[in-house]
Amino acid sequence: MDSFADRTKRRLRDELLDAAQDAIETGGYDGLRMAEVARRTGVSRQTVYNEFGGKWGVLEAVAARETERFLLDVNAALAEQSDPIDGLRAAVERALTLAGANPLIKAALSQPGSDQASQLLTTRGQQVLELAQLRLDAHVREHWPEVPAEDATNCVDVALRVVISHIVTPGPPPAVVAAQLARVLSPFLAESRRLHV
Amino acid sequence: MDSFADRTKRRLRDELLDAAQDAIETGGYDGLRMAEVARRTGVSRQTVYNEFGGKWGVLEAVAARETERFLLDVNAALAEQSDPIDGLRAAVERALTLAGANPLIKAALSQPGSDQASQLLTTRGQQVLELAQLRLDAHVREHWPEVPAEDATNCVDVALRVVISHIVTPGPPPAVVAAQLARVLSPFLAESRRLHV
DNA sequence: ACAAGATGTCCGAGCACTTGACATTCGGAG
DNA sequence: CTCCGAATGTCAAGTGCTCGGACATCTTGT
Repeated sequence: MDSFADRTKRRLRDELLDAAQDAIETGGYDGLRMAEVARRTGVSRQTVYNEFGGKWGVLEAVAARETERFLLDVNAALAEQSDPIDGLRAAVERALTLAGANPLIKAALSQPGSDQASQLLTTRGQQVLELAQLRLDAHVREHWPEVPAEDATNCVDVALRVVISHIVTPGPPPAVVAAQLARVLSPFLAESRRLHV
Repeated sequence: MDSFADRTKRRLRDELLDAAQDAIETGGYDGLRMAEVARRTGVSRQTVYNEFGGKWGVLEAVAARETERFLLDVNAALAEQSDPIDGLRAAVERALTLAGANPLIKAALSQPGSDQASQLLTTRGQQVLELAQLRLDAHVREHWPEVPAEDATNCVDVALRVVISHIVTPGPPPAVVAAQLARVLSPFLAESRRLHV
């Protein structure tokens, strides 16, 4: 099930991604060289192609891994709160803080070759949106089951889009945005809750 | 130079040794099963044979690695002291403490199949003796260059044999033995030093 | 227009692990 | 005592992955 070969394969992939991510954070998508990734990992260029198919595949994989980590972290912040409104605020603040400090996001947003990187960001954004949607939805329905599914979904959807907007176009500090968003959305949730006891 | 393949090879060897060492510490040399080592590492039995040649090779390798670690640790204790006598005491104490807490040594000394394990211990002991000899010698000559090489070597030799004896046949606490040894040997070194200014 | 550098593709050789089979040895049960 | 099971050790064929090199293509700067 988990042979040494399996672990080695995962490790190879991980180290390749480390090298690639480092390159991207330094020079953006254009600064990413397949040969460089191979050299840094101590592997032949062909191996990189075998693993990811091509340069685009590398970017995809790097983004996927980083997304995973990002969501894991945000979920942790969310799970610490029992009140959905507090959870919303905490998750939003954490997400914006992380995004602001993330070199990969920084590189993706500031690079000139954004015609491709930004495209990735949007597709990635879709996945993030879907995954986060599910997670947040579950959280709301767990603690406030009386809120209709549709209302919860809508509220979460709005919050997510605002957050993504703030990531793409940085504005006030994370805590401020989080508080604002919580203040704006809480009445909606509270009323929906009150109407469906 | 340090390709991914190289690292993987080292890791394989290391994980095999981990599994083998664990087995030995549990059931001694007889309790060590080649098939078990292979299974625990997630590798075929043949691979274990390819790596170590046979069961004896596994034991050899486990002992060699543990010896390496042992000496590294003792050397660290030695290096912390500038005065050779203090260094001697510190190294002796550390060695005895480590030996007393080492499951591998415990297994080697207490197992019934000592007809083979003890043989390993003695050959290993030779190597330890030689390596430690060099290291200690260098330490003495670095801080007390006026002591003749022969005197330093003799002193170190005596200390090492006493230490090994105390490992094989546990006696007083490490600190006591270390202090005793230091007290016994320090006059010899001091006089030798005084005579060769 | 040309040269340089990078991506992407193909293929043959080589290496290490796997799999399965078999001989051999040892210790315990009948 | 003999037989059987378990473990060590050995061998050969099969397999997967990587390597190294060659080549076509595309972009970029000169």
